[in-house]
Amino acid sequence: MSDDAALTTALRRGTIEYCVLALLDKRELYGVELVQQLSTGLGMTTSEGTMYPLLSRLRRNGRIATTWREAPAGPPRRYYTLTPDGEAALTHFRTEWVVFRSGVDRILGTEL
Amino acid sequence: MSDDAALTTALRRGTIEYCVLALLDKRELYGVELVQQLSTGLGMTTSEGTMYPLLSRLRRNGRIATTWREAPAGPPRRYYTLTPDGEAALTHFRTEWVVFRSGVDRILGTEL
DNA sequence: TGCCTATACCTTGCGACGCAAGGTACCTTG
DNA sequence: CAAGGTACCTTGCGTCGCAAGGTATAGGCA
Repeated sequence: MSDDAALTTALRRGTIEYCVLALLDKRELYGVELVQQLSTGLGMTTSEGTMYPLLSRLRRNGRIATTWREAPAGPPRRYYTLTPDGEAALTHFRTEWVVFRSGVDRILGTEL
Repeated sequence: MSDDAALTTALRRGTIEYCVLALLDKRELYGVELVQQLSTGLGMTTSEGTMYPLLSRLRRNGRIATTWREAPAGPPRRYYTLTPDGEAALTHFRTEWVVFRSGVDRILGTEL
């Protein structure tokens, strides 16, 4: 694994989860679609080996709900949506993130 | 452990390391001092159980150097300074961080 | 001298989680 | 009905922040 990949992997810890919630806040998505959107959403490239365990955790914690739907072609897809708990968690995280981001910016001198 | 603490713990992953380098870029510091500065530096509260293994890693990777100095009172202190490799790593991380931060901001809708 | 406290450094064991790799099931196409 | 594509899921590993506990040095004070 390249150093760059390892570096951003460490950064992703703790944020991927909420990026998923934020994407689901716009519209329902299924697993593979989430991986794709995060990859092209910039800087959050990830894999199915990360996504599916993550989605299981979020479901177990009651932050997302899921329904199977037929696909136009290929196997059925499991679509995810935010629960009220998920919305609350996302809202809370946004403020935590802003505080954290500001702290890091101040220490690194990357503010503005 | 409270949920808030767990949340920010996850966020710290991958950034504490470079916050330490950034502090050492200003002036040499010893272990306990680093823990204190990060705590009052906001949002990066951590403990010695995190700091000392981290400092060992950084030393092993050649990013920091160390010298023992007598203290005005109490046991001797191990002061740390940045190596050229450490400076390079810090510079590189600053740009990685800005990219990552922007990506998260865009996804969460917390930009500006 | 002997004890107590403060300071500073370090180690051990645990838990969480992102990831690579591998596996299963469904559907379409030739 | 075989082959390939899509989508879901699991296993095992490595990393790292942390709580808790341990060791050593120095100064204060009886």
